[in-house]
Amino acid sequence: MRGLAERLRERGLKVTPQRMAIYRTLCETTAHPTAETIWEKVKEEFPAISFNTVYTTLGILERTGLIQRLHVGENVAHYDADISPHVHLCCERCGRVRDLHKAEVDLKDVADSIRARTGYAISKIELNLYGICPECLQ
Amino acid sequence: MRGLAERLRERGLKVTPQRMAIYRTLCETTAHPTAETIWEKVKEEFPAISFNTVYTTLGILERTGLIQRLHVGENVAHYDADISPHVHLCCERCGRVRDLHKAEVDLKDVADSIRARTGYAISKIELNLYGICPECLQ
DNA sequence: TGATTAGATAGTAATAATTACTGTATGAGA
DNA sequence: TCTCATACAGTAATTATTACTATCTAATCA
Repeated sequence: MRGLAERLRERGLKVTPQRMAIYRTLCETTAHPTAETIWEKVKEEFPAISFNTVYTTLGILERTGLIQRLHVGENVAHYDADISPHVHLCCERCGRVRDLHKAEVDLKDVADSIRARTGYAISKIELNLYGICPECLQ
Repeated sequence: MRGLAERLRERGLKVTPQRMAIYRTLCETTAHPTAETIWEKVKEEFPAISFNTVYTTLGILERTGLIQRLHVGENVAHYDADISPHVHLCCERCGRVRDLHKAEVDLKDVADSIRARTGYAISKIELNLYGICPECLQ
């Protein structure tokens, strides 16, 4: 969990306490939170921080490639500090989003073969599955 | 392109001219339009139709499983009358969404194996790739 | 075929998510 | 320390989606 500030600086981003808190919060969770959830968490440390700052900062982090914005679920955006291509499993009942890193499908291979077949310059791949998780099934 | 009305009736939906026009419009394109685009098209036939009718009708068709709502792109919803699981290729420059049916990956197999490994009851699978299409690359 | 009724349409309003704008404050480099 | 580009907080504007209501119409049955 070290070197977060360096990563910001590498992309030409200023290192501010608020920005660090937002980035660190996302790095420390695997829950794929929304901007609102991150805001709640960061407010514990910075009670005066505005939702807008959290929202725009997440947008900046995404555009510089430090985090990933997920289109899972219905309308709200979810965020993920893990930028490696991996599978997302979304439970339609409890809403939780689970990662699947060691899936049979290697998404890198998938992207490569599709690139070769179609001529697209592929920059991002999203594999989202929706269903009911084992816990909710009981 | 026949039997559209029957499909509506099977799901307990009333067959109205507007609804038919919306569904038919989506069936006749492979462009994955937004609600707004579909509205523009249907207005040629029904100038008085409201955007709201188009929007809510698309929601009904999706909830009854006749069409598919895609989370590709940024914020707006896209729709697809092809409800088989298939890959979507989104060009980040021209915005077009292309289908990939004969991809190496059989999404049904992917869903089945993930189901077996995780215990999820998977109901929907989305594989979206983003990049630049060959046309835009030139 | 005509009356009945649940559901569809058109129109508008409300909610929610995202983006834009502005004055002040602050990190980074000279 | 000084300067400047950028971040922050607050608010406003835009856009997407959902909710509501009064009419209207497709489907069912007498």
